[in-house]
Amino acid sequence: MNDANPVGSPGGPTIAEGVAARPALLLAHVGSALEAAADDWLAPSGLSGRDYAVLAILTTDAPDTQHELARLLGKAPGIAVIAVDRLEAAGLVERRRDPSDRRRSRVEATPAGRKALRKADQLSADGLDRLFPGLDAGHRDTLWRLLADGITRP
Amino acid sequence: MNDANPVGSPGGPTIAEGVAARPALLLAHVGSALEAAADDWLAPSGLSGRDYAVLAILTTDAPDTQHELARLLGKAPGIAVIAVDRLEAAGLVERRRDPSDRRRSRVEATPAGRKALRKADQLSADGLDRLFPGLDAGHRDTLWRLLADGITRP
DNA sequence: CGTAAACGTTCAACGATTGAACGATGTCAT
DNA sequence: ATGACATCGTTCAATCGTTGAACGTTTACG
Repeated sequence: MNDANPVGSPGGPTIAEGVAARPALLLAHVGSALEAAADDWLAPSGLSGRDYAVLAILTTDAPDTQHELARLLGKAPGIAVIAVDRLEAAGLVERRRDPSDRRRSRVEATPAGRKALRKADQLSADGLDRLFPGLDAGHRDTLWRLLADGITRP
Repeated sequence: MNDANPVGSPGGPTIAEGVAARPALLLAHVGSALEAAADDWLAPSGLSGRDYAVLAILTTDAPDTQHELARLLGKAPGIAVIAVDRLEAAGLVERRRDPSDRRRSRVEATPAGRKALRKADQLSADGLDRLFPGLDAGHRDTLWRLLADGITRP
């Protein structure tokens, strides 16, 4: 199936040289390889990659509306509905209508949701360590810092 | 709820703190943001992001079969068929059946294909500079190098 | 008041991707 | 030789995620 497996590559190089040598293609390749592996990594937490992103945004950015949640997610508002439905059914999240503006429903993580998020943080960190076997911890931290600093506008 | 993101595009995409602080989510977010922007960047070259990746792999890795091309692409073999069909119709690529094994058809970039690839390299580099305004050229190079070294197996 | 906007939600339509087929070709043990 | 099996390119139906346009409700405002 997929060759993004951390151990013993049987065939040949799992990444094309022509891709690795081109930053844009490399970044896109790594990004989608990660998305493909994410659900496997997070399986022990019971969360999907989407669930993980939503819980992370809810607890850290505390968006006022689902539209805002969707915008931070980079997706259409309908996506937020589906995602929150799932998380709510799993008891990881609560919808609370805003009394001062009853159009809005604020979404908040439950204690179970925050616990699942912490587990997912650990699982994704482990997965990332496996995905980047060519770097030690220090270099990996540098990589994340450069990435974060790079996209946030100066 | 705070706007940690000054004006770059009013109403434009903002990155969530909860995403930026988590390497796995950050990497996935940047990767898909890049894929979303890629077609716009490459428009002047007439190439899609998929076209770009295929041409890059063909000229650099020279895969023997379309199955190998698909594997390097990280996709199913049927994807390679569609991609090569498009590029062949545009005159950027040629299918040549292997005389020693007539099941295989080797795919090679034409001069026009190589020219389009060079243009796409320039366009994507420009786009990347715009996507990472928070880093100078030296730090960006470090970022690409860490990324490439990290995924390639030790 | 009456119009317009914002919110959550639903839904049909679309594009991308996959796995299973198929015919053609090649390989290998018998 | 012959038969069984693998590999190649290709097609196709089915699936999945995503979107844009609607809708009812609620709020803002002239």
